[in-house]
Amino acid sequence: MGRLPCCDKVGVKKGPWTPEEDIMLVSYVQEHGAGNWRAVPTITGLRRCSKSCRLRWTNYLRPGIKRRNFTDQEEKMIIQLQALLGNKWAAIASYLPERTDNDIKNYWNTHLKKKLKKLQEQCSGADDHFSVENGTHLSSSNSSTSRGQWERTLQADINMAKKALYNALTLDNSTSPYIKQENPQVSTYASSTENIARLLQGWMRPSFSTNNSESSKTSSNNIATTDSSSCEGTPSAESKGGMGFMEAFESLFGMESFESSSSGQFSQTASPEAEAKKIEIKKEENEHVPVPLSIILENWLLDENTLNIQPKDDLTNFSFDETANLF
DNA sequence: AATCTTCTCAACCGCGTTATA
DNA sequence: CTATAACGCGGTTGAGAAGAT
Repeated sequence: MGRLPCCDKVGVKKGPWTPEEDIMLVSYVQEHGAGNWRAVPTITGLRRCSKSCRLRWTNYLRPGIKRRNFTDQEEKMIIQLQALLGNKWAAIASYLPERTDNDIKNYWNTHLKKKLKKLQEQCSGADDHFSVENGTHLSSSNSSTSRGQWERTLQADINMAKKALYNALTLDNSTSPYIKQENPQVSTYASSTENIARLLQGWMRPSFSTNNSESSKTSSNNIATTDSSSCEGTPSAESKGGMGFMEAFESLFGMESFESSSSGQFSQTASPEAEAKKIEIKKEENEHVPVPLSIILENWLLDENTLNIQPKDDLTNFSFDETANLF
């Protein structure tokens, strides 16, 4: 009855992966595809738990993964998506195809949290409700930025959220104009062979282990730069805008109800059809199902009077018809 | 140069969900 | 239908690197 055990608990190796192990794992995926992880230790001879193999692949070896050096845009997206979705790192990662949930989580915990905290300190007043820990918003009531500036940054953030939403709701991301416009390289994942070549290249160097640290050094520098620049004087427009966006969001829907509805419906793994089914089932099962996120977002996106949202050039490109069956 | 502290991030752990016999 | 294992996710840890003293 049931399934067979995934791996022997005895003799399973733990800790950092060696280049040899990586090669074995990459070879396996090349040959059999990513999946059926329980078979990996048996087939490859790796003395690793299947879970560990999957993790190593998804977080490190998988082709197309961009490491460190988060761009301002990515950073901004993470902040917004975190505020929208909470600590749903996998869901957030689904909007950033080159990033892993683990990476985003780490980046949030090590950089963004601090960054936001600093911002909070700078902007905090007696009536400030912001909490980085809770992922809730920052009050902009005491913002020193002019209203016009605030609105411009807010506008930028709204557009970005729309793009994220568009990407999330579009069945075929490759057709998304946003992806093509902003991230032409996103859709072109490196092939597995390229990835292996990259790995091997890394191992050829005197010290493989320093490979990653080098890249992290670079990123640390970048991050440090970003940090300092955004924390000197007035907060950066993006950070400020992000917060403004969230405040506006909350003022529209109330964060609580929004979060409760979003958490259940932004599952990144399920197909739209499956999601639609789930929602239908939920509706039937529970009369107190919160207003669907989609509806909330739709109202938000389509209400041009709200938040001084300007013209609908973006909205005209955004067809809810395509995704209507989701809800 | 040595030691201590802080930071970073890969990897592990535990739990909920899903799949299967 | 039930029991069990795989899968996937989020939280946490700890080793090593970097920075401070």
